[in-house]
Amino acid sequence: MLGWQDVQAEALRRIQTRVWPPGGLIPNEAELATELGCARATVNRALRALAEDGWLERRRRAGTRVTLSPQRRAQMSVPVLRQEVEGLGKRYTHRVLSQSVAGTRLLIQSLHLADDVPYAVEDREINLTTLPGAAGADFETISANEWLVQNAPFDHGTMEYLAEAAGEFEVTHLCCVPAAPLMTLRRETFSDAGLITAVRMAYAPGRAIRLDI
Amino acid sequence: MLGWQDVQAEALRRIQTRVWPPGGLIPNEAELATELGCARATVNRALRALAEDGWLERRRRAGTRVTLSPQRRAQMSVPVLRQEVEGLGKRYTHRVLSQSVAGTRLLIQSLHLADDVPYAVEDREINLTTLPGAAGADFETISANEWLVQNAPFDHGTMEYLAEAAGEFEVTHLCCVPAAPLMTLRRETFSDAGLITAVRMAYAPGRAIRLDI
DNA sequence: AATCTGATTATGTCTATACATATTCAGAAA
DNA sequence: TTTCTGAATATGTATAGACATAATCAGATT
Repeated sequence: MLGWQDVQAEALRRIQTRVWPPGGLIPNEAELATELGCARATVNRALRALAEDGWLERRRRAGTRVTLSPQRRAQMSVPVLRQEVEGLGKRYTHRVLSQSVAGTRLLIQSLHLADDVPYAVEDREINLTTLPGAAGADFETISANEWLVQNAPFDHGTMEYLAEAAGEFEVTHLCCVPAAPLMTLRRETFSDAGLITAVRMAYAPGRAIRLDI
Repeated sequence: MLGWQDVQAEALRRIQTRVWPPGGLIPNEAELATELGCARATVNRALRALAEDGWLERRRRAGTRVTLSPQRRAQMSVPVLRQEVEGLGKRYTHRVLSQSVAGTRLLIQSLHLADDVPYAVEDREINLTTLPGAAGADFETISANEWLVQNAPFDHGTMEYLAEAAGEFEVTHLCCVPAAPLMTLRRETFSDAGLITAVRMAYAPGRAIRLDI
């Protein structure tokens, strides 16, 4: 019997071989169901999946058309440093460099190491209004990064990677040469109650961002 | 009437408020359907969506459990330079710096500009075995980047961003100071027939990678 | 104890049917 | 001509029912 994955594969074939040309309207669900010999719901499932992957654009009454320039999407998981380091087969440790409270903001600077070699330094701010529990946490035992992943489910956020020259702070803690090109990350995460945390992280030289498409 | 998005919202609420604790087993679809007063298919749709977003892990017979550390995924679209530049409200142009054929490989170096200011330089190799049509294309008129997006639907690929110091090639074409920290991108894309193209791109200083979570 | 086997169970999927909803389009009214 | 209105239509979604499939578990066999 024909499953929705078969229908999806067939549709993708027609898109890639231009039987259904870019920008063109494809037959409607009912017609495809008849042609392929399955129920409309099965066709719907397949076309919906292709639309989620950016191959098709669907609108009620207007029908389904092939995306003109299929903007493929790349995915990466939000980095959790321990997992990243251990994924490289190295031992993860971390040190708190400084910690202070300024009003409702908890400020922490910390260093992450892989096999005792500096891997990244972070400069973090935690909003104690949205996350009062953070005041009592021991960030020597568990890194702020991990504590937040476990204790602060978030709604949405932004990440921004930049190539920046190493400043005094990075030279000191990452043991790199002045002005070395470093990958840095600025991240803000929010819950419905507002900002949870903002962080600027600088990685040791050579760290890459890898994505699969 | 209760729609699958309502069910999804309610389930997400239970996850985030720890009514369903991390790592815990949640009620099965049939029970939830009865409790919430909808069909099992509706619950299935909702839970499947949450699993795709990484909140739940589902296995036949074993049931559905809350992901222990929800690895949120960030998405970015594969960069098409023209759209990126025009999205900034600037005029996109490009120049071919050099073009040559070595065996079955077509080599192209080109410069991308935003309002006539250098935006990125690329060093590209196109596999003429998998993509013979590339030999006859005029890459002065349409950039290799765009030509490939339109003519070479691909299956999968890898992207890797690095922070690197500007070398002679980048200094010359991007008009930056020697050793300036630059964001660079290496990308390879494949179809089922094999490698289509490999490219190394260096962006002018200050270019960021932004992702939403 | 170790292994095999069949029953059980939760999710995965397909089907037919029904109705909802957004959008388009043609024809009527201004 | 322009604007409005209602019919038509393709997708979106809900439902009950059925069977498929993978994983688990208990009990029987070795």
